[in-house]
Amino acid sequence: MIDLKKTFTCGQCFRWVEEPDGSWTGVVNGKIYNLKKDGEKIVDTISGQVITGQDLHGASTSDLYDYLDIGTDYDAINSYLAGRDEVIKSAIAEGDGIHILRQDFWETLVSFIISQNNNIPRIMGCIENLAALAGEYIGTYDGPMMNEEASALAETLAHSAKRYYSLPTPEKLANLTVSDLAPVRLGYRAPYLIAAAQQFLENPDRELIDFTGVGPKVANCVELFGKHDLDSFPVDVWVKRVMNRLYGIPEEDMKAMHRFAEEHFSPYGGIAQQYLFYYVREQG
DNA sequence: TTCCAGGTGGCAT
DNA sequence: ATGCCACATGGA
Repeated sequence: MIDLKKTFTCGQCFRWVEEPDGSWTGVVNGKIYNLKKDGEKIVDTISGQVITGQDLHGASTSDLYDYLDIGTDYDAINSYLAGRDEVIKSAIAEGDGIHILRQDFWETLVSFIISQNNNIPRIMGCIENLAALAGEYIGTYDGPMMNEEASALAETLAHSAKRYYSLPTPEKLANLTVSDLAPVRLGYRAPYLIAAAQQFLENPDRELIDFTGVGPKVANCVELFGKHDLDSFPVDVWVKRVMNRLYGIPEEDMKAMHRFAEEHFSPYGGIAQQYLFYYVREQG
């Protein structure tokens, strides 16, 4: 069963926000969703649509069935990985319920260019700023229904509906300047993003590593999160740390990290990586 | 104040 | 092919 909190906070996506009632609000494919666990089901409280709850292997039944990757048998993958060694087995015990989302390629590329040498709260801020500045307006959402006491309080606080935007298209971004983007607070990444948008328009299928602002790590993230290549193994500072601590691999030896992942976790290196990332960030 | 964050581009070897 | 280093920004 997918765990929304783990899935949305494990560093693969940056636009889902937890509401006071524990539900999650986000934007996917130009629509606003508020997802909540209801017994054994995941429900979108805005449309009332049941997202999951039917047979895991059944036909696609909802808007977010593919996005949430409900059709992949994570229990089987977890059993396979847990059998590889005791370390990944305990990481899986912590991270059970994480799914690798099927995110839009372009939005994933933008998000992970922004992510470089940056921290997750600020990445989220930059992406929201970018959407508000240059994205398309989708609509407003007041937040989930509250009980009477809470909603009375909210009214006295003059609580207003939040506006939601999609991320800008490559066409839009390619025609902006660095000074246009100044309010987004991207720092030195702003020109990277504009160049990448222009390159995407020229040839969307170019090698990821050839986009400006994309090196090996960002390329691996985009392959994993934006192309659902489950064997891609991104190594950032956190994964370096955890691979060193748990498997004794020297932190500077990237080749050894990738070799280890290939030998131990293939063909699910990317999923193993998410468990390790979640594990080290939870435990510290 | 310095250090750090889901690193990469540019330049010198 | 590899090794340095500068690069904006904001929170700890």
